[in-house]
Amino acid sequence: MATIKDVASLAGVAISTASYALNNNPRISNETKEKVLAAARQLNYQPNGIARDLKSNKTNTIGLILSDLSGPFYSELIKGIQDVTIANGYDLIAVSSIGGKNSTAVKFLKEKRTDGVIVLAHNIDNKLIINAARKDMPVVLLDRPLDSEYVLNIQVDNEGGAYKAVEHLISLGHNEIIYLSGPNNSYDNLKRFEGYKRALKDNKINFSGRWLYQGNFTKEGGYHAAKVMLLQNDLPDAIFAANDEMAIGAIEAFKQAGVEIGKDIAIVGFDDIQLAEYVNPSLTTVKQPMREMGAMAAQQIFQALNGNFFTEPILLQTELIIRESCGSRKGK
Amino acid sequence: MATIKDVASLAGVAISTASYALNNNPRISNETKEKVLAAARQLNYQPNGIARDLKSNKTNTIGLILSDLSGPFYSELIKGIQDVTIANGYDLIAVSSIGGKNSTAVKFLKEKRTDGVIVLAHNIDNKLIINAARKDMPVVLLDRPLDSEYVLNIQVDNEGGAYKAVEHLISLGHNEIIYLSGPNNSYDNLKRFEGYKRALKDNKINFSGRWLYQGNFTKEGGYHAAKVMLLQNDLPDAIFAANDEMAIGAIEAFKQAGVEIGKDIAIVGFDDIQLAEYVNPSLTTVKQPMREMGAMAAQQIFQALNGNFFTEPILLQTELIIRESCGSRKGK
DNA sequence: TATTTATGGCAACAATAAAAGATGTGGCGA
DNA sequence: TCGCCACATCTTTTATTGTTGCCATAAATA
Repeated sequence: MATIKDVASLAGVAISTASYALNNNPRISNETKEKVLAAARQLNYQPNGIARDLKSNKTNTIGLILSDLSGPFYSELIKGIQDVTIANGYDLIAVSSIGGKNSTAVKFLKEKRTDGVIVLAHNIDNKLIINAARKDMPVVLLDRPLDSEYVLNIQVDNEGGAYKAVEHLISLGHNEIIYLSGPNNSYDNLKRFEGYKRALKDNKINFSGRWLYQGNFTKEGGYHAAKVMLLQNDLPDAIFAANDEMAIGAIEAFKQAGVEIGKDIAIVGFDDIQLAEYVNPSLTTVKQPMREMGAMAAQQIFQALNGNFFTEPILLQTELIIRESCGSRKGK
Repeated sequence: MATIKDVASLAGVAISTASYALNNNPRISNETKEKVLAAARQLNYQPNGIARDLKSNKTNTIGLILSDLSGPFYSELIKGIQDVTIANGYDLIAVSSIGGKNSTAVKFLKEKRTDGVIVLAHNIDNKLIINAARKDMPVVLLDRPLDSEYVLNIQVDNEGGAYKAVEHLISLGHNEIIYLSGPNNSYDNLKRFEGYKRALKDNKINFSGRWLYQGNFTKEGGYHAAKVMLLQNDLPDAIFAANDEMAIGAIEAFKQAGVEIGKDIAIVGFDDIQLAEYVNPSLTTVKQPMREMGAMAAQQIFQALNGNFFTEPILLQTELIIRESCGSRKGK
């Protein structure tokens, strides 16, 4: 691999001259510039980005840390981020936090390998983030609140979204509403649960401990929870699943058992994943503004890099998408 | 940010000693080692990965280049790659080739920012890949064949998969089989088209130019193609769509028009995306072994990094997944 | 005295950039 | 008209980024 040294010596100039020429610095005469560029072409010279990053202490790269990388759920979020990073002439690289302490994500946070980071990965802990965030390395957190310098918070109004969903179920006349829960250590799940309880309370429905089922945010979890409900031979009116995947798992279990969804039981999910529209019956759910979230996150990073830290947490609103799984539009 | 220099001076040792101590080199006495580590802890020292990469000329990172990053389709592929990279103690970072010449992907290929690259992005051109591939930078190509040094080829048997799909349609008694095509510059599409034609030929069916519809690999494309078929008032027996998204788009159009899929018309897709199972009727399709492909790709990289370049292209077999959209299991 | 053990000095990695040096040109006074 | 200085233009020297690892060196042991 040819380096700038090779270029310089082929062109018969000093290394710095070559550097200036390659960076089109006006102090270099056109003649010399041409000579250097010709040498670079001839050697197929490619600047070593790592060396440049080291010297300039800047990578022109934003990192996106996801707990999974392979999750289909992030599609829109990534689009939003990409729109903004590209517009700012920055690169975006996505890394996974799988592997805990040894994950690529942790490495990227600890060593300053990007100029900013967007985190949506519950298995990255607060301490690490607080440590990593610096003036020249803002961190945007999308999955939990964290009040610390150089850390920016953007969140979806999970509580309000859940409230809307449950209110919708109540307005359809349902009284006994199961909460199909995600993992307890998930902040999103917690907030959705709070919204659920507030909606019950505001409608004078007493929450019963029997209404809480664990589904772990997975399709399998939802499936098994529904199986348990079926075994108890006492089906509830309605289910509010803390995410769509669990809702879809539950739908599957009910369908197998001959329970008619939308009639015998109403189900609402959360997230509005792509599948929600296609599952049968289609799933009523709470849509998160993922693309806006992504764009916002990237925007916040660039503002921060320009010295403007917007410290108040940003709360994005959700939207209730009514489909067939609550029966309200069954005959559509 | 504390550097190794700070650590060394706080510990009262030379920089090289600090470096050795931090890397747990046995030649340093435990006493000194402890002193250095204590200093590092106190300063919250984090090694600068960029400097290390520069010095060692190694990044311990594999890059995955995708044309979209946000495509849900890659989920399994990424899992496969990740399994292997993690097992080898390497990091995986995903970058997008959106933006053409200025994309992050191109930057990563040109400047040696990873120790190896896996490419699944049709908008990265051969020349660039040939240029980037080196002994210490193997490139695995997943979306086209390319015979060049240090370039490894892994492909799915698109031709054979298409053959199976069309043969299936023919075995169900269909004679007039539309090819719903992807973009012409897609190698995958080309191969699928070849498989389609071979199946027709082997079954003594003459291909007619009228059977070719353009769908561009998108749902919208499939939808519109189906609309056109409907307008012509002369529905074919069956459709072989070169990918699932187009098939799903077509299904939508037919459903809207009251055409019963599986009875009035049979449809087969390609890819077996997650939706295929959930769409109604569920879609018969050709499954690609994406996870195996990912694992294989990563494995090839590591073998290459160890000096073993396996030059023959690898061809992975597909599997026909029979669901409801051809009617064969309508009453399931 | 020879050998081992522990540590320090320094160059190297590839690039950038400030400062210093080299060269050429023009103006102006003697 | 010649000689000198000032200044502009272009190029090189040198320092710097944070880390690693070879080689040297000093002290301790055999």
